[in-house]
Amino acid sequence: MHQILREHIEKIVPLSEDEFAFVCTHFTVKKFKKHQFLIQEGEEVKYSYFVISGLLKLVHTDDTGKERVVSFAMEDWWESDYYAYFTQTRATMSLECLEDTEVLCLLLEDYKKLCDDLPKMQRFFLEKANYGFIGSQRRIISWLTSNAKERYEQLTKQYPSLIQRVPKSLLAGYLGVSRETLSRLSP
Amino acid sequence: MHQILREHIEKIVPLSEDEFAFVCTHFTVKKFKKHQFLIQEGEEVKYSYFVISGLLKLVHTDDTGKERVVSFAMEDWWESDYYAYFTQTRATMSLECLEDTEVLCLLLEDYKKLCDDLPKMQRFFLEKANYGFIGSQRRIISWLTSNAKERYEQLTKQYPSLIQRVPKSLLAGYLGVSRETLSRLSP
DNA sequence: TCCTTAGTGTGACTTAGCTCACTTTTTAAT
DNA sequence: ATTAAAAAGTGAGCTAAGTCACACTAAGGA
Repeated sequence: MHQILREHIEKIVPLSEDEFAFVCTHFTVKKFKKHQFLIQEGEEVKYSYFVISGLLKLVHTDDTGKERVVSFAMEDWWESDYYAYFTQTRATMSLECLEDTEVLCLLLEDYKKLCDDLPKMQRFFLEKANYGFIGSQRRIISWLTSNAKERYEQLTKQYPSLIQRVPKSLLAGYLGVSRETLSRLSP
Repeated sequence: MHQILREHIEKIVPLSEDEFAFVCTHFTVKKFKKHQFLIQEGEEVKYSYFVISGLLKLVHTDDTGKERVVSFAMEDWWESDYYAYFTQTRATMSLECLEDTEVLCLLLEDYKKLCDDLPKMQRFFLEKANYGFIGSQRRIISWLTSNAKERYEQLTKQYPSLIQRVPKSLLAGYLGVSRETLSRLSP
């Protein structure tokens, strides 16, 4: 049951059968179809999501209605509007399926319980958060030091599978470049 | 002793006298003069730093020798090259004083001990890491959705004191804009 | 199978921001 | 007070990337 989650956690902390069973009690499974929303801008953010299968995009829409992709999430990734989640405020981003997707859902309350009752899991989340921070910082550095083409090449290198699964227009939105510019980069 | 640190931690978790005394045993104090380096690119990163007074810049230098400011750190902020720190690899960034600066230094070993021996502190670091991640993500969104002028205005609003203390050329480096462009934004 | 829609490519033009070169102002150091 | 160094401003021209418009292709639903 939820073997992916177990492997994912055990990359950081080993778990006994009982411990993993206990961890599982905090999650619920949900399935969504392509184009469905897990989080809608302006609504409350109940869950943090762990992707079992499928693909999600986390999107910020500006006043002019332009969509910018803050992040993607595929198998084995966590995703949510974390500001809204942790502060229990309304979402400023939306989370939408690019493919049919199955996720494990974790209520903030259960996240806290898990941290309190199983120190190993707190350590797991701490490590995840640290690497999440480092990852974002790398993306900032990539943006500070590289032009559109270089950033696209870095992305291709870092997540080759993503390039196959996501339309280029969305990759452009993720890189902060227009669709047309990305289309002209290739040679 | 280190009253700032205590207040800083207690914004998140309350500590008894004994607990705080225990926490303190994990830190060492160091003082640096303006222009001194706490971390040099290519060297090992021993510490994570908590700034008691002064001002630091975390800088990434690209192949052409151009400096880009990844982050600033003033009183009450934590700073390090966290990738190098956590993975115990060589620094890819440098950390330099913009003013005379006093810091508390935390070895990775002591960070781990602190997390293991005092769950409250693990919770503290978890919360810090989560908000660090959220902060970086907001900077990414700001870059995805705003032009140079808007980003500068957001920065001014968010950290008014920083604008007073840091030369504009460095703010430009932080915003990913040339010195000259920043200079022309004001009206 | 046809038809609609999403995704992609490309030309023409515009613009934000870069670079280079020089000047002025501010700050720090002797 | 004098000088040097750092920081800031500004003009001129250049370029990466944006915008708008239209054409083409692939793919999913009735």
